[in-house]
Amino acid sequence: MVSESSILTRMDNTAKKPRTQLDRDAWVAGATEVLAEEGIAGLRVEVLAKRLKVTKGSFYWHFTDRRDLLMAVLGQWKEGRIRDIIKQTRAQPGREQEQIYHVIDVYSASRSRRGMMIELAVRDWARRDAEAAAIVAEVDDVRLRCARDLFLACGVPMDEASSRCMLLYAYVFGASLMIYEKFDHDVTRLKRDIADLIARSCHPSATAA
Amino acid sequence: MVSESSILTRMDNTAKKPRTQLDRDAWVAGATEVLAEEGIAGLRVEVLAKRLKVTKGSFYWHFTDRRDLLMAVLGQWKEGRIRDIIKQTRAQPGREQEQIYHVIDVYSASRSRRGMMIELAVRDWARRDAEAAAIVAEVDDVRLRCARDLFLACGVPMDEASSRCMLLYAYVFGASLMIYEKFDHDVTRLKRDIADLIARSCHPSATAA
DNA sequence: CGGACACCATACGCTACCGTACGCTCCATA
DNA sequence: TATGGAGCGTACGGTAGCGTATGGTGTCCG
Repeated sequence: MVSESSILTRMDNTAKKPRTQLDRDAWVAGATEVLAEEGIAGLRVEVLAKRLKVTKGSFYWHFTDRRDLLMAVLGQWKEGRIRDIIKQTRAQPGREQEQIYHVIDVYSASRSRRGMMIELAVRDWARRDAEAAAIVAEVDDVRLRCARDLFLACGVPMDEASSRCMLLYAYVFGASLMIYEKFDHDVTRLKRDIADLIARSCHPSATAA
Repeated sequence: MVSESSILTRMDNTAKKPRTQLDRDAWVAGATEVLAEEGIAGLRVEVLAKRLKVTKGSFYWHFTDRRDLLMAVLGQWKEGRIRDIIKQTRAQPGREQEQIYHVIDVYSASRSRRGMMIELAVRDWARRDAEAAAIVAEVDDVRLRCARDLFLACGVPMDEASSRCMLLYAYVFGASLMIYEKFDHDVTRLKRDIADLIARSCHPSATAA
């Protein structure tokens, strides 16, 4: 959708880089960082410029306005998410159940905290912005279909596969919104049991563990 | 110049009400409304004052600063939530399973959209504010314990009850973050099936339907 | 009937931020 | 070496919002 307009200059510069010049992608990367930390409301061009050690004179060279940056962030987020979904849900035949557990684990892991912060920031953004909502809708659709295919490959019937994959994603997003350390001290067991509830079908034909 | 007419209307007002003066609670109520619509970042005192048809001179009479209002909003939200939790999870003996379904339904229903908007706004707020996070932690703890009691009353063992009630709340919050209309057109069936996955224990001793 | 006080309006200074205009400095190429 | 443009700095006007100071108005009460 958005064509790379700075390929030429990048090719010229990558030969030798005497100066650290910012291109569009650098701004988008920095913006994504701020988005993760401060949310969409804290994503201001002057703040971002200060973080990148430049002034906004640079910003308005690469972007028409603030919204232009936001849309670029959204676009890059979408591409990255979809790439990741395809990768995460591609299982070796016969190991689909294993892969479902892996997906749950990836989203629940604290190592992907940054990714989840971006995810939540984007979704909060989407609650009041139509374009962000459209992007989230696309990502959700791809995610749900890919995850459903995993359940289907496990032998789960169609309707139940839909329910379980929906439950899966709603759980991982919702869990990252909750503060439950006080409730159960054995978080490891808790997470494992919940993963079982989501992934382990009660159908005898699909019990593969 | 305005003496006579204003006196009349004044007396007319004092007859029914002690005049339409704003107190702290009115500000908090209005703030909660704005919070639901615009999020914590959009909750500005001058915006709120305009909505309440007064100036911020009034605001700074009732509150020391913006944060004072925010904490009041937080406190009232907490009280209301806990009251609601106690009410929603109080089941007649033998109808606990039914009550679990009711809890899921209440959070999934579109009629409580306003409440969910506040819920999400508060949780997004809590991601970057320690005091908000503390309040959310309290509410989550009460919610989880009350819901767990329901599962326990259904005959579900302790660990599984913890898992299921955690799954319940994570699901309802996460589901309200997702945009899945495109994925499954029969949302009613989808929600019902997911509720079954959460509430219907696989333990034969607890199947009460 | 005249203070005292609760409640609100008005006006102000301050900061953060957006977007624009314009000038400066590299660097490639003719 | 000259030159033109890419990339960025500087300066400016404008708006929104916070918090303060202070004045005005209604109401209660002695």
